[in-house]
Amino acid sequence: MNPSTPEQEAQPPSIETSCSNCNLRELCLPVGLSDEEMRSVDQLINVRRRIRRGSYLYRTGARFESIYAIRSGFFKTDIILEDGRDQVTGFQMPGELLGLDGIGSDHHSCNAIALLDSEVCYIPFRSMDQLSREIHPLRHHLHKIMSREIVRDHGVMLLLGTMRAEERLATFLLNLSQRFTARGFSPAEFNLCMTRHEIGTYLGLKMETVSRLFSRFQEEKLIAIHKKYIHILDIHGLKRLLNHRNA
Amino acid sequence: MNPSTPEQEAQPPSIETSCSNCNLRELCLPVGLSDEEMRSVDQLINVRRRIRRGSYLYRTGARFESIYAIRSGFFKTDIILEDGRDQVTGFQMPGELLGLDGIGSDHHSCNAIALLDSEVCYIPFRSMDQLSREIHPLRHHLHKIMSREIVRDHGVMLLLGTMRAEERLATFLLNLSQRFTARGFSPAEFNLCMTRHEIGTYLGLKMETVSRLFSRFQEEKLIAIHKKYIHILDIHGLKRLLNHRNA
DNA sequence: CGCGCGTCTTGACCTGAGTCAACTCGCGCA
DNA sequence: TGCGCGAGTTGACTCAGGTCAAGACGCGCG
Repeated sequence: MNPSTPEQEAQPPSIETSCSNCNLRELCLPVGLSDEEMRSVDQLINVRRRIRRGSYLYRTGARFESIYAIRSGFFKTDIILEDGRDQVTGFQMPGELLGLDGIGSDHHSCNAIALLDSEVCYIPFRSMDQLSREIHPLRHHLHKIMSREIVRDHGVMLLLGTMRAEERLATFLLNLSQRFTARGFSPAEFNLCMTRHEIGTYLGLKMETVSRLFSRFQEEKLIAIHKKYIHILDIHGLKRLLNHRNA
Repeated sequence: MNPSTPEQEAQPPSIETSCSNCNLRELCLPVGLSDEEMRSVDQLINVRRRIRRGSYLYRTGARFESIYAIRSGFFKTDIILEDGRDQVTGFQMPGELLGLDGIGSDHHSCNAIALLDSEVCYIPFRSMDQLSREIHPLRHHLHKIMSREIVRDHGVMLLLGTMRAEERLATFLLNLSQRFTARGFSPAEFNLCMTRHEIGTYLGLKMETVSRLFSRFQEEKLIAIHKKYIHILDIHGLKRLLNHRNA
């Protein structure tokens, strides 16, 4: 998990790719494309790489050239201040895109780090932009994805700005559950592939607080947790922790 | 400032518009367009409206049709939870765009409220999307604006997730100062057109904390503040409040 | 000209989450 | 087989910022 030495950066084995028969195509970039359009996109995306757990997909300051579609695995993005404080800005799952932060300044503004051994498809942004002139659904979908990222970020601001610790953690678990469900996994049982520290850094809490809350949720029979494996026992109980506070 | 009755919604007087001779053209959407391209954009944007202080430009849930360029005035965007808690997600100045949050779901996901009497240019999104097929710089600029919004939001997450109250407020003042400067106003003296409560709701602090901090900054000769009028006396002092904590 | 209301300020007190520290657990490695 | 180390847990204590309350200030209105 320790973010590896620079040499370990995203490298070699480029794997054959094809959106057409990728089982994530309904979640990922090519949503809503015709077969023909899909084939054009296939041609665009000709690099897929493995990223080893703990290594960087890109770093703050790196030149922006591609966006990346996660094919398998799990990532986090973070920003780090000179004085060492850092903020995890998101956790990303298969079918989600990484790298949109780079468009604005031609350089990436955060780090993207694999939390598991992962595979990503490289989508060269210039080519994709060109192609999106022709293919309206592609262009539109890109806009949607960026807009949703903005909306998601606003949700995180709400979380960080107004919620108590237990609400933050409950929100986090419910969000993961919902995203796993969308990918055909169990809504109730999954592996947290991030550390307590990383969860805390995302939620604006310290690791100790996250740990205490997991223990408390467990006592209250809301969850069962063993190391990184979590079982949500009472999803409604978790939801009840949200709105009902603070009224 | 009390967000007005619904009837007061954005309405009537549509004013003649033209990007070509708008003094914000270097900040706003048409950055980097040729004269001819600018003329095409002019045709696109044929509605400009006054929005009275306290009234809504759009509300959460409203159908998304346009994005909006602020011609004059000042706005805030916020999200409100059922239980009444709210988070201000941003303050927007002339030359900035509003409404990008609506693209993802075809409905707006936040409220946009004028903090001063304002004027906004309506940019119908469909037409703009069409036009952006032809005009590469326009398309590219839209992407940049959305990407920068994402990066900005990450910055706010960092603020909310890791900074102490005094750092948050200092960051906020420095950010305003920098944006006023970019618009040709004084970097050191300006009017805060939002209430202490709104500042707090943006920074994840209570009004009382904001008020106390203003008083303290004043005692420490970092700023002079009278009601909403603020004079930054020691910009380096404010900057020193940032990195140097927490090391 | 004075009333009322919303915004702001300030003080006293409280508390949720942070800090610090000790300890456990489990994994990788020699 | 046992050592070392990072991740996680838990307890005792602290404190930044929230809460509550009183009062000041200033503006619009009758």
